[in-house]
Amino acid sequence: MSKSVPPKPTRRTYHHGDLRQALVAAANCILKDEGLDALTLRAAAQRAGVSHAAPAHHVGSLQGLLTAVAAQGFVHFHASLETAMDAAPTSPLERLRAAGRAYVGFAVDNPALIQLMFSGSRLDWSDPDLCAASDRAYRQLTDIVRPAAERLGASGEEDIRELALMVWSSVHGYAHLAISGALDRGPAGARPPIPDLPGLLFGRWKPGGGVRI
Amino acid sequence: MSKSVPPKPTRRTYHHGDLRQALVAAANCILKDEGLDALTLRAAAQRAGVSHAAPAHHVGSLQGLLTAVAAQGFVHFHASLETAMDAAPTSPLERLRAAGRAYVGFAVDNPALIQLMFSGSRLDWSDPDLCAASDRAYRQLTDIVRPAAERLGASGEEDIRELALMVWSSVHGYAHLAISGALDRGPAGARPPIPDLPGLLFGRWKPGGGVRI
DNA sequence: CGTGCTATCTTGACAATGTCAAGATAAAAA
DNA sequence: TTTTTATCTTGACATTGTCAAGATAGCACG
Repeated sequence: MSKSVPPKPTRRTYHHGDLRQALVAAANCILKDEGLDALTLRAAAQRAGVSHAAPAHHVGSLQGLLTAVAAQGFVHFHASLETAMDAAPTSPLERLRAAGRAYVGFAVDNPALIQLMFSGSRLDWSDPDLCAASDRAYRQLTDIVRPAAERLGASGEEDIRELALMVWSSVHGYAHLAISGALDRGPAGARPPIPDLPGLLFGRWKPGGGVRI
Repeated sequence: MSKSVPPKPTRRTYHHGDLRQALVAAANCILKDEGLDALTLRAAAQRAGVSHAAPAHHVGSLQGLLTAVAAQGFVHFHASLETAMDAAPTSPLERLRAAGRAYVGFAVDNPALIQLMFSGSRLDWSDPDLCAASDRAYRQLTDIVRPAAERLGASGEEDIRELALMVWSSVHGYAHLAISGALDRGPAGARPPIPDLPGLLFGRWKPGGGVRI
């Protein structure tokens, strides 16, 4: 995924070439190394090897940088789920389970990035890139759930949407709880190995067996 | 709940009396009115009617103020779920459903506060008040799920913990998605009336009826 | 090849914020 | 009444986002 090696802060020419992408890469390094609070415009500029005011011409404001980072995050997120599903068996439920695991895995591997992507107020949702990337990820969710839902006997678009929302809420909620550290502080013993939780949804409670709810 | 009337910024005596509580109250007003990003030490001090450096003696740092606010938030959160359950029928599943609705309702009513309570890095988790308040809320979760789980035939502490985690993830995930605005941007039509979603978990998929999963 | 033009980058500045130090003030203690 | 302590204020400094003005390099055009 997003590699953690800092981009070389030296440059030969006065013009950078592709400072915008360099800033996004630097921002990803900061997110990985120091967390979301440490991601400032000046820090990203320094890692990219430019002056503190250079980013303005390429990302506008801090919100612009965060938006660009989040947009790329949604692209990587989408790709991560896609490859996980490709490596899974073709059964709709197995693919759904693989996607859920990838969802949580991505969040645990990139906590600050996921935090940013779902931070609500920090991003500029009028940005076309961000909207396109997130729309694609959201559509992917429905596409993953649909075959599994039909296999489960859910008929009608309303049922599928409802089930997709339930799956999304469960997986996203677990990912968010894991990231926030709530599971480490929760009721004693309520801490299964983190990347395996989606098995909770589709393991013991799989259709036809286990507890019905 | 946390009332939104600003505390009177005037005071007769030089000493404030209970500046710490006044700061927490002011912070809650700011959270409600302007969101988490607007909650600064200086803004809270101004709303409390004191100088910008006065909070240091009572909450230490910004992290101290956020921690105090979050601790009180967990207390209110706990109380909110408790009263909702008291007003519900005595059936374990009905109480669970009422608690889920209250969970999402609290989050939708206090988005910035919930965001802070589950923000992970911004709080000082060595603070005894915060730990006590959150522990009580987490224990409440298990206590709510246990009777419902036993009614569903879940036997053994392991099953109960697993089911509690599933319920928690679902409800928390939906609340977080709703707060972050993701549902407004999600797949078209996937937006049920917000405070009613927990009915998704316990409505169509209630034991003995609807889709089994 | 020379001359402007424009995008790009730098420097400098300002307001807001968290934090610290020093002093002023009030309440309590002696 | 005097001293001590807790509380609050004032002032300062570093950091950050943002803007304005100027410097620089790449490019079009003659």
